[in-house]
Amino acid sequence: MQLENCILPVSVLSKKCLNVGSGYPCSDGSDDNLERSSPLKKNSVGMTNQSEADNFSDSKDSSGDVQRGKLSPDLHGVSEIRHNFDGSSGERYILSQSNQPQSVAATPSAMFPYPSQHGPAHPAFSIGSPSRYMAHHPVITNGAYNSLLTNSSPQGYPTAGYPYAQQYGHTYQGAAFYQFSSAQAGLVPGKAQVYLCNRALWLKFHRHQTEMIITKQGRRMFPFLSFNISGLDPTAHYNIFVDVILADPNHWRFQGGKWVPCGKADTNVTGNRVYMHPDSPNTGAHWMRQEISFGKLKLTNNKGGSNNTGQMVVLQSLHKYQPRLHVVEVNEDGTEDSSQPGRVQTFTFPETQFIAVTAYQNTDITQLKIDHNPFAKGFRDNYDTVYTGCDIDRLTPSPGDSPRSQIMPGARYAMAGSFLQDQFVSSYAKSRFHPGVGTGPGTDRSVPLSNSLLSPQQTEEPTVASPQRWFVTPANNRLDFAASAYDAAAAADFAGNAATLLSYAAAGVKALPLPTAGCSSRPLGYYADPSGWGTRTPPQYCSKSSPVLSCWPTNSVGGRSGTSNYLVDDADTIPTERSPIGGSDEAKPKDLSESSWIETPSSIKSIDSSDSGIFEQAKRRRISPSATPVSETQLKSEMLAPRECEKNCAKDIGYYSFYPHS
DNA sequence: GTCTTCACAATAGATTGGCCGGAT
DNA sequence: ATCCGGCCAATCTATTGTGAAGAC
Repeated sequence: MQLENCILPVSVLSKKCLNVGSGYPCSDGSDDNLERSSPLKKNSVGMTNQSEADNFSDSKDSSGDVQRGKLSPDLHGVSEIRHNFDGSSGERYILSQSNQPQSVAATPSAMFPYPSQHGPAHPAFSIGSPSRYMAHHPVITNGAYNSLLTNSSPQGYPTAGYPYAQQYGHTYQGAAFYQFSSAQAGLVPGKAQVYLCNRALWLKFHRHQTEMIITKQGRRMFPFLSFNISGLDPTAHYNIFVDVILADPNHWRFQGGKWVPCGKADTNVTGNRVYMHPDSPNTGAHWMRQEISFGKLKLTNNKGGSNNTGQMVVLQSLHKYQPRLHVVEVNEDGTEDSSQPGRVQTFTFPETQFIAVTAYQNTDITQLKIDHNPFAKGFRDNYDTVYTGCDIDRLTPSPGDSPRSQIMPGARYAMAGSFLQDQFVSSYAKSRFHPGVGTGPGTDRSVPLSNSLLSPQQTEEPTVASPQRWFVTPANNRLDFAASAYDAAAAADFAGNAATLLSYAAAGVKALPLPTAGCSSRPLGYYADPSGWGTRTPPQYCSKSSPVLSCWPTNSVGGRSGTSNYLVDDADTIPTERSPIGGSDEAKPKDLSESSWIETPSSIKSIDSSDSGIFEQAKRRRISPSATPVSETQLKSEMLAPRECEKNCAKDIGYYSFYPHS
């Protein structure tokens, strides 16, 4: 394969990026001291990564896609459009005229496929031995970051878009993806797809700017990283590990209820930054068979700590980090096959970014942790009575939940969580244990989302968004949602007009602005759009021991017509079950541009969101019940409805099913 | 004033050992 | 009689956020 030997210095790639970037920010890779200091960056020079070569080839010359053609002949002659909003490869829209009629709405998005980043942005090199990461803290390159920063919001967050590591960390790649090239292959054999299983939960934290406690003895991440992967060679062996890199070159501080950059990050930090999954190495079949969780990964600030270094990732407080997942094909014994370089695939999920802290700064984050982390159940003393407006998205697990689970069923608050993402497990469980419930179009979906807290956009947006976001994997004719969390309007528009979509991206509509201003600044349907849960790729391997992954129907058109097996949240299933695929054409897509925007009622603004001094007083304080808006009563009454109770009982049961004990 | 460290109580999971019933 | 597996309760270990104290 000629492309495998394509050696591309970073500078060259960067230039390519600028050429094809269609105006998107792109690191030139030359003026970033942090980047230069990164051994990873250095390593990237001269890499021989097939994936990277592929990617480069894609962006460089669509006619040179020889390899792609071999791997995915279906792509040729097909008008395929793929767009990547943030350059992360995390949000893809693939449209193919060769597809059968896409009954996408029938495919509830439970998870979110992120294609790998086959660009030189990830550590090139052989990561057969992840210890190679342990020297420095590489920082995501800031090429695009700089430009974004100039557009920063008052909160210090870039306002134009999805200002995350992906952009300034994977610049050339990002640029390549921003263009619409027929050579942009879809999901091809050998290219893994990774789904962030608990993406909804991550998003809930992310919208408040996730914070992770670091301690000397090490603190587990919550939410922890959990993935499903597909597209691996079932017989090949892989190492799978996570590393954590600086997401930006800033030191951050929490000031005035907001995270603001404050000085430069300290990049001269040593310590382990890599966490190898304990199952590594293992076969592709193994990895695809079950969820890949990193629940025991601990974060520490103890650089000199010698205990459990394998379990600990050393970070610095008040720095922003980006976890990444690496999939490395290795020999059976776990050693890297040096004869076949370029077997590294890296996946970055922007919503998993976090700021390391030694004590929580944002009370919203604290509350989310308490509400969702079973280990913090002891602090849920008054969750029955305290339910403020902004906490409407709190999903307090029922007593039966488990620390193994991050995705709380939100059993008692089904209504409250109906427009949230993290009930997907619940719905899944419900459908599993109540086969007759929620398995068909409109089934068990009569519960009106009439809560006054739900704006029309909130209640309907998923309905229209989901059907628009899908893509088909040409290689296997698989139907997947792009599951993008990005604006549904962009997705809809994109379905018919790629150029328009590009303009959306350029205009920043893709954005996921960090809402440090709290609920009031919750920007778009991004968060409230449960359809952001991309339909997970059907596992190729069924496991009796893993009920979650047990034999999904893979019929791309009708195979998934039943929603009973999907890990979706309530809101997500609503449109799904109304979808045409199930024989119902009830779902009438609305104006997406309208539906994708959410106007958060002022009554549910975060206490941290205001500019008043309340925030400081509220810091480290539980939200006062007195702040509970009128809607609370209504909410409670709906939550206590027998029907909901009944359903939620099943949710709790299924909750365990979803997270089989290790 | 900001940030870090520590002890604390609450909670849950894992482990251990005893008991019981069924199969061989 | 022995072995095995399931069930249960007690104990141990690990985890959580809190809040005070100390360091800078």
